[in-house]
Amino acid sequence: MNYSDIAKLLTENELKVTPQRVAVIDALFALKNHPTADAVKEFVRKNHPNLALGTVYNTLETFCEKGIVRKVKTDRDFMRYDIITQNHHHLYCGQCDRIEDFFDEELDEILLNYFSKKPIPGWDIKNIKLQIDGNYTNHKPPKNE
Amino acid sequence: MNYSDIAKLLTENELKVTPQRVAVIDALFALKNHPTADAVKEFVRKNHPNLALGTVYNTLETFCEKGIVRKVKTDRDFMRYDIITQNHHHLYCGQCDRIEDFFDEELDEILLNYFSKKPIPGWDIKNIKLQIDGNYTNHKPPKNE
DNA sequence: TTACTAAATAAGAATAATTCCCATTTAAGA
DNA sequence: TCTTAAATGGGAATTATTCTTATTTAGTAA
Repeated sequence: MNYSDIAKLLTENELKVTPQRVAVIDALFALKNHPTADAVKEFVRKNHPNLALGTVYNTLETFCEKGIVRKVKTDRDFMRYDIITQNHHHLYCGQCDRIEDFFDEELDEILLNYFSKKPIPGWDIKNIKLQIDGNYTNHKPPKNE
Repeated sequence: MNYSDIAKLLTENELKVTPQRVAVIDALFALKNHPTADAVKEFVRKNHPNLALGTVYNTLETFCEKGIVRKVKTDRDFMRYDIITQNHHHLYCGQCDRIEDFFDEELDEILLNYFSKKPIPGWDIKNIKLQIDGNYTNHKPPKNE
């Protein structure tokens, strides 16, 4: 995502285009594995050494309110953040802190179908996400690239 | 769950049967809506006023390690705890702090089937839970009971 | 370009959930 | 009953996150 795309995204959401916000969006796209606020701060400070940690939190919170970013629940310690692209599920590794996105439209279809036929009494369902717990088995030896 | 059931559960998991642990198990069964550590402390102190908050945390952590209890993290504030009975999913209300259990064996069957036919490369799947976000619409007026 | 203003940010203090430490107590087995 | 490793109480320490306030800035209109 280039600068003008980011600026557009912010403007569409009635947010001022500040260097800090652009930097946070950049970080969210660059950092895989659903970064913590602290990881975003580290990334962002490479180019903006004075960017305050409080600003990172503020910015992420604002983005969540606007629906640009989603908070990711883990059963570990901190909050982690996920820039929203399309509906997707999460794979959680039980042995390391990896959280991977999982896209599967066929599965989404099945779930949508299932719950439209069998609604849950007393609940108005907005969104269904899978939390898939397992172990990441694909650790490859490092290559020179 | 009566005392001897709880004692059995603890012994089976190689844990000493202490009044504090029994009280925490009692609290987890009594409190609905996936209590926080603080809610457990409050409940437990009715009968054990000196029970330390640190002990509540220790006990819950120990139970999690043994698989007696599961941590439930929301995108809000604290860690919450869920005593494990059988496989189930969670309904999260977007408007209040309600987290409800959701049991559906037919759905579990469908998911099991789906992923056995279509495994995820690089991942060894242990468990699939649904995170169902929506709004609880069933708030009833209080009755005298 | 300049001036204006509401919004955003920097810096650091404050808050509070959770963890840690250690002296004392206790459950369970011999 | 005795012994000992494990558990607990009490409170201090840690630290992710929020809050506060003075300063700066993006966007707008003249």
